[in-house]
Amino acid sequence: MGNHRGQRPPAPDAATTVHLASLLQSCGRAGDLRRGRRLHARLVLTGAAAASTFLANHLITMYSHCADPASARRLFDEMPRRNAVTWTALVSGLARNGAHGEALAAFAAMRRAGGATTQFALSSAARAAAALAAPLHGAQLHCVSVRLGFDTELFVASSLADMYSRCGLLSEAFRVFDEMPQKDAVAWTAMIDGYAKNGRLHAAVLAFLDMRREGLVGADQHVFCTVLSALGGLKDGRLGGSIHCCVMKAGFELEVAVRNALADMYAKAMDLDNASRVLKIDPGGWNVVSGTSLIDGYIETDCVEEALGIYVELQRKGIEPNEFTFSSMIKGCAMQALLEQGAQLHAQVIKTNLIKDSFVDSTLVDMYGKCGRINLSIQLFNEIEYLTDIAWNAVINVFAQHGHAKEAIRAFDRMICSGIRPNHITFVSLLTACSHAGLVDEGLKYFYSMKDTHGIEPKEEHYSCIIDMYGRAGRLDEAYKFISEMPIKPNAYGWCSLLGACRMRGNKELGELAAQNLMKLEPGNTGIHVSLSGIYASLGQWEDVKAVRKLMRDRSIKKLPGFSWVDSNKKTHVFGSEDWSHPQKKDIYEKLEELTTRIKEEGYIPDTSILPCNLEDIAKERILRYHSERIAVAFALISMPATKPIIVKKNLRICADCHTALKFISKVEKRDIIVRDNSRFHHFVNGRCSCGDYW
DNA sequence: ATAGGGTTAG
Repeated sequence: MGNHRGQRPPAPDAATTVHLASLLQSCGRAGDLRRGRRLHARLVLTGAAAASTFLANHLITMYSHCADPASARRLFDEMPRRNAVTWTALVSGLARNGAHGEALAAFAAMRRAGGATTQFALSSAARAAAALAAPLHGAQLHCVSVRLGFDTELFVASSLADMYSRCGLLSEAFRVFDEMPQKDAVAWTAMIDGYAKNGRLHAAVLAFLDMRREGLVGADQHVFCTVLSALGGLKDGRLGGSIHCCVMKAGFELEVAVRNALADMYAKAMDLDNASRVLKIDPGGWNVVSGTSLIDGYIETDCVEEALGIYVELQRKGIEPNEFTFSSMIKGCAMQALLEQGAQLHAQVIKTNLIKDSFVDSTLVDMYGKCGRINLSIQLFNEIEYLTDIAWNAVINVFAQHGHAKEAIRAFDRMICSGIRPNHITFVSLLTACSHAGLVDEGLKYFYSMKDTHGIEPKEEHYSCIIDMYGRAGRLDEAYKFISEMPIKPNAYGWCSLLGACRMRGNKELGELAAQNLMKLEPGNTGIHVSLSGIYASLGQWEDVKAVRKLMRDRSIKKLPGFSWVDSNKKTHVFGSEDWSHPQKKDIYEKLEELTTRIKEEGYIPDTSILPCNLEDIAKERILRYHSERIAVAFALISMPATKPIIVKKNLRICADCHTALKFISKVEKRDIIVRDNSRFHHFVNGRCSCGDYW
């Protein structure tokens, strides 16, 4: 060995050793690497580092705690004598600093070296296996623990339980947990969080209540954070409120993380009043995490103004927005199609150098797509350096929403080729793309490949995509056969798709079935009756139309009015059907008249058959002409520079007649018109629509 | 001397 040059220096006396060790410990606790390095140099000079394994072990630990695992490793390699603590300090230091693979390798080397395997090293190695989601490694560690009698030891067992639940093996986790003779708050947290992270939110809350019932262990801040997070997922503000009481009684209300978890729980339960109250307990309540939770809560409840208010407030308080804040804000712009604000946030993201965050850049891809700017969206996607599954999902979804199924499929193929594994969200987008373009065979192929090739069990949303696909293609019998043979019941989206398809095809029996099921799932859905009466109207069954109308009156159900939005001169203008409240109504009306005349010359014939009422055709034509999307387009044509594309957002599906009219308008006006309805995009260019009239 | 758990996003 190269270390045995000359005489071994004398080891320092016991008192000096203890003193030096405590100095090293304090460096580690403070994370003071500079002072730690100076001490190290002193120990090398005096020869103490080489002479005392005890002090060298302390040095390794100091470096690990100061986030310098490379120095720890170097020191380890140079040590002439290593004991079990030396090995343990190396393994845990690597795991602590995120070098999980190296930690597992070091653990294996420790075993090969033949010294004692400590419970400390075992729990560190289990932590590394958990971080790597490596259940096979983890199970081996479990075996070693059993052989050495450590498998029920507090630290080893709780890290093994955590490892199993992070690998999705909840029953294994529970078995380890159950066999612990005594459990502390850490063990309970691992278990509660294990349930929550595996989607068993109720079980997580029940585990918390079990812990309280047993009464042996008091909940600490970690326990409260975990259970509050689970309650947020359940959107249960009432139960959350009672946990809030427990938090106050236990005296954790002012802990930052607990308070963040409380604010987030209330925000997710859409109780924004209580969420903001948590922040106002004292001035320290405002931080980037709680602020972002509040912003996201407002975004999710469609209160963009309030979200923006919080965003401004954060900056006023000198709290810098982080990648979470930006992705929530950008998501809000995407939901409301606020292109200008979204682009401003994009600029901020570049300025703060958060553009490399995969959540943020994927949200930007989504935002540009949802604002109708597919080219910007794709351009941004192409500039992303490290493509993650999130980014791929975003771009596939953008293609799907815009009806570019072939591109969506090509992106999916590229995703697979680049070695990124698709997840269930990927398939929702891919199947949507196939559905929106009428690629039934491809869609079915991908649907069946989910389980066979990719090992992903299709969920209700995937089944609903297939129902939608058959429905849009007019293959209603196959849709019904598919529903009958499904292992689960269709969700509301599935029945809604079927109902819409039945309306397009005038299928009364299946339409009534879909309506009945949808009513059970969404009693407040106003579209059901409208669609049903549409089916009857298309069949000329006016008595049935009247009956539905009466039903709607009796249950005081109102038709959801159609609205269209268009941004012009940095202002959003909203139009309703036959809505003439706009200050420029006279000009808009004249433009609309002019357009109608010109497109009729081009061959436009109003399609009055789609209206569900028994009116004279002249009256029907008037209704069609004043649909909100047409008013919005007429307004955009007279108010926007000719170079800008017109982007109209709708809260309902675009009607067939407006679709035809807008094709003609795009031709006679030589303008690109983009309509985002409630399910997808239509790009009208020179008399054609990107959907190819299939939607 | 060396060890385990928590809060914000698609």
